[in-house]
Amino acid sequence: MTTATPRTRRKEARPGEIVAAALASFAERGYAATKLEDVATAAGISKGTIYLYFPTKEDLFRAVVRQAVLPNVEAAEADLANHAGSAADLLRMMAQRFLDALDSDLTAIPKLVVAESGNFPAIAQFYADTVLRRAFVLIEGILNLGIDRGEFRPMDVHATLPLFAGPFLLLALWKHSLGRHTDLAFDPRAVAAAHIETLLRGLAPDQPT
Amino acid sequence: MTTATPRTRRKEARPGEIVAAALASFAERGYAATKLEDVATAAGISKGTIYLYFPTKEDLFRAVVRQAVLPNVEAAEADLANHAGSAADLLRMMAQRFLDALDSDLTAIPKLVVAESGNFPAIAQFYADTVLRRAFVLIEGILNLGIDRGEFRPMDVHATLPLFAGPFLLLALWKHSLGRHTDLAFDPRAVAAAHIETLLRGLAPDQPT
DNA sequence: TTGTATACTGACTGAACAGTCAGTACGTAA
DNA sequence: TTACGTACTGACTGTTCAGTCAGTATACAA
Repeated sequence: MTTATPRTRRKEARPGEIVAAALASFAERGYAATKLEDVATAAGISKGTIYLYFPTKEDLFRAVVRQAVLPNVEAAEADLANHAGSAADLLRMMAQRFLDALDSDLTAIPKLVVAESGNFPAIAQFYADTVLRRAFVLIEGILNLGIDRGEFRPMDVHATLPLFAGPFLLLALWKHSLGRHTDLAFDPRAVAAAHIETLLRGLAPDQPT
Repeated sequence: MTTATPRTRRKEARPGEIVAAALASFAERGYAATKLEDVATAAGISKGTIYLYFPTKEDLFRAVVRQAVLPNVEAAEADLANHAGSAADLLRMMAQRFLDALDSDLTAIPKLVVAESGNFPAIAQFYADTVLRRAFVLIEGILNLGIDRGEFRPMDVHATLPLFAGPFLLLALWKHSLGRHTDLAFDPRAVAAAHIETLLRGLAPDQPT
């Protein structure tokens, strides 16, 4: 296969393909170490074409974050709105949704945002406002629901949020960074199961003595 | 203060000063975006001097990781060796040790390693072997101790490890990245307290019915 | 088949920066 | 006070890469 692909004109499909290729490269090497030449090659086009759709490298980065992240937030919010079961079931649903996301490149986004927030405060703010603020409201809502229903003991809901999110964050970062370079490994499903089990026990109301 | 500091010769102190300045820069901007010229300025020397002590930028990075991280691992291991109390107390000690580390730049190291492991697999391996493997042994040892003593229920110890580490990782990353660019905030001490409290409840043996 | 609009290309430019090295000035010993 | 070794300097070099733009090839209309 040394024959170069002949040029084709596909104005509509390009942006999505470029963003997908860029996500893969950014996830692998980080923002600064990614060459747009390589992104172009991965997307099957030349470097100049990227600039027909994205004015700068930073704008491309912004588009990657936006495209990869928004659909999932919205889906999770829909889950909550449509579900009327127990808070425990909702936490289990969120865990399952995370495990599904872990199969894609999507979970590389937190790693990117964390790594580059010093250089691109605007992206950090966008992510914080668009993703995290909404995710926090979501989880706090579930926790409060559990307290109201008597499933959970009273607690500092905001301080409890990182307890839920932390282990998932660790799994995501592990997959996209250290997990690739060491034989130390975690089974995401086992960890998620242990996490939910332990958290639910930990949040349960005191036994009446 | 426009007067330039006159040259002084301090062969012994230089390496440490350079590493400290580099840690601050790397933590703020990441590896690739850090200019050695800036590190030099921060350390009060010129760029050439860095190359008297570190052959390349990557070697400097390696030195930063090594210097910032080894003393703490060893201190934590000493804690465990010298302590004969309950597993719960040991977990509380580890949490306290983490909170102390959070006051320094030290907790920027995980962010750096995670961000750059794709570009520097050797550093990722070094970190995994030198820090994480030992930290894992430490925590799993405490958990097993708790099971033996009847403080904790039987569990999959390896899958439980991320439950303990995750919330601390989240706090560390938050401090060095998103926390600086949004008004969303966490109180580390409140989170750590809620974490240990909830984890200990979650790991407690079943009540006899 | 020819003509036109435009998606696409890739060689080029300018800037930023890691790494070099000939020269400078400090400390110290005699 | 002088002379020597060396810690330190900073202008310079070579390379890498984001971003440009004149030119090319394709789709499509007439």
